[in-house]
Amino acid sequence: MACTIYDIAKKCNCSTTTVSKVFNNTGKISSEKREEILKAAKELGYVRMHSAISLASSSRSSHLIGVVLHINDEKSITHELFSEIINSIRIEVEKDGYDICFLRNLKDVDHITYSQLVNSRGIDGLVILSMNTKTKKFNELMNTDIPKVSFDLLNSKYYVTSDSKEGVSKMVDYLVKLGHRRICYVCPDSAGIAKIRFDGFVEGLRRNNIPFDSRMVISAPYYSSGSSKIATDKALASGINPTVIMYPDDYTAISAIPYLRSLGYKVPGDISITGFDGVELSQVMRPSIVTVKQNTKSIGEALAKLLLNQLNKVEDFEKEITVPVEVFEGESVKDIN
Amino acid sequence: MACTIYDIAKKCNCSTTTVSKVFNNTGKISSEKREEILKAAKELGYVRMHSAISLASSSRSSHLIGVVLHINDEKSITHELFSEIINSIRIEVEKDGYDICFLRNLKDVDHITYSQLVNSRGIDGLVILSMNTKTKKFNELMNTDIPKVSFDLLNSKYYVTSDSKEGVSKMVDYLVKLGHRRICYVCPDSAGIAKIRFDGFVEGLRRNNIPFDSRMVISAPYYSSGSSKIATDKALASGINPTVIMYPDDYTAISAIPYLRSLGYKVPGDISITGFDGVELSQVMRPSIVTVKQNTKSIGEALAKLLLNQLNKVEDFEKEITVPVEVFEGESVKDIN
DNA sequence: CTGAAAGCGCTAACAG
DNA sequence: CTGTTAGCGCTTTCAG
Repeated sequence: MACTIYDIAKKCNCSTTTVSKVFNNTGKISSEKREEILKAAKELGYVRMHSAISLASSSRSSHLIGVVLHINDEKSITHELFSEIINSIRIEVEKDGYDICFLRNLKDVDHITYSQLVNSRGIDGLVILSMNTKTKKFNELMNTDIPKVSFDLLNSKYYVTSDSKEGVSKMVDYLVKLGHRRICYVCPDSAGIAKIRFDGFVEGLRRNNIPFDSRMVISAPYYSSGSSKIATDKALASGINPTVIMYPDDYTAISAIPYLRSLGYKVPGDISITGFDGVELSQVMRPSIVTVKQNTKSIGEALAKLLLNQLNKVEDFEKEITVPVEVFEGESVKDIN
Repeated sequence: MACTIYDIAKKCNCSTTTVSKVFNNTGKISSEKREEILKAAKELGYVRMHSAISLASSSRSSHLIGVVLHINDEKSITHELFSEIINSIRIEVEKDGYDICFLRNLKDVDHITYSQLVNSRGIDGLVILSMNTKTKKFNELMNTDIPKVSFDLLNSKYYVTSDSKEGVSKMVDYLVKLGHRRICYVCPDSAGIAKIRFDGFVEGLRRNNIPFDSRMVISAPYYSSGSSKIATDKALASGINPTVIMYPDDYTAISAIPYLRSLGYKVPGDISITGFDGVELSQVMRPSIVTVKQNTKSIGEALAKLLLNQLNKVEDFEKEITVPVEVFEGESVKDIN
């Protein structure tokens, strides 16, 4: 049977309190006793039982971190952007003894809240990668004092984001350099990170002296089944006869290719396209996709840092981290000069 | 503050025992009392606390499932084959109220075993997707009575695997149909699933009347940094002057392309290649890779089923499930007839 | 059909 | 510096 602090206490002729203090680095313990206990623990193969710890102590932790990734169920963790970020987080937090679990989506369960879910698992902190921000449940969660950090939620207290505005405007620079001026920009939302990126688009137009025309902007969602078709149809019907369509993410751009082909367009021969994220797929396929590459490793490290700092009660650390991006110059944009 | 069974008991004028029994479906409770308790629970927003449950009861569960994915740290969950399988598992087990967490790799920690780790988290069951089978720790884990199911570990009690033998021999059929006879087969291991696949290779040669030549078989690892180079170098130096190299997985095949190009070979102009797994990447890129496609959705569902059956103490269910595969006929093999 | 009491492994005052 | 005691939320005999 598994060894408990009681076994250690008995072996070392001391109380469980003393043993507990050693493992928690609390109180004052003589260094001899400490060594003795540590040695005994090793010999007996002692492993702390997280469930007991989190039961006994509200403050002390279970060393479990919850990941919130509520994009569509089929894509979920198979989305390269997120799997890379999660892996980076995992590598970082494991160094501090934390493990990762996924927080289920409560969208079809109405009698329980996210904070209850977190509580029931004894989760110490949350990394919110993607979540529907328009629900009561989301607001309820954000208002709890569970340590948390988000990706791209610009009005949460601790967040990590990519320098998307700069990325998009640089992308516009690139497109203009290749002769494009009739640009369709697919915008999935009027707020949050989508708004920031949109600002980057406008900024890009401005600094290249291209007058803004509202028909340039297409409203269509991020990647989901059928999102490419929606965006593409709207772009083609926009009335500006675009030479390039800027999709909101790589997957949407990638699946736009067969759709455009089915309509008789060559890509990038007849129409150019761009993506966003820089997933491996977009760079290896043909044509490779011109995209804004997010640095998933850095993002994961930053997310882990912001969360761990809260959990370790570090004081005075930065609360928002913006990670640089770069434009990947692929083959999906034609030089029409 | 969170509601506990004590609050419910008070509200319903009964003991915590009764409440507990209702939630566990144990003992005999009058249906009126049961309804009353369930109603109160809903009103109070009661959520069971998994950590307390698993502390109080060794048999009763924390509804946490551990996933073991110990391939190299950078690839890990970003490997499409595994991210798809894990997502499929997640979708299935969440239906039964289970959540998923990752079991860290203990390769650099020698004072604790996997079963201790499982115990410390109160994990109910394990899905072993990838693990180093040559360690003491692995054997120790397999000998515990923790409910578990593996992917591709053919000598574990409960496992799910793809019909790889059939897949490889069908692939040989396909290659031969396109005129190939000097085939290099990259074999990463002499046991386990790699051996099964190898048997498929031999079977494929046999039924196409191609004499087996030991120089056809190259020993090189599954995907990792530099694995493509190792396999490719050996294949080119094999002495059989291959027209096609069969790599053990898609990622190795994909990264072989730039390497072969750097050596002056066109793919598939000068040399053809094949992969294994059928990750999305391999099918979307150019040239798309001829590969054996594993059905990740079915695999995940089968894994979940075998584990859940154990956890729910279902009796008399199948212990091994073999999932059909298909050959994806991509562009990476040239018709040399 | 229901409840009292003990205990899972651990922590946290509070004494000493 | 160390130990006593109570208790976290829940389950489980064992009585009734």
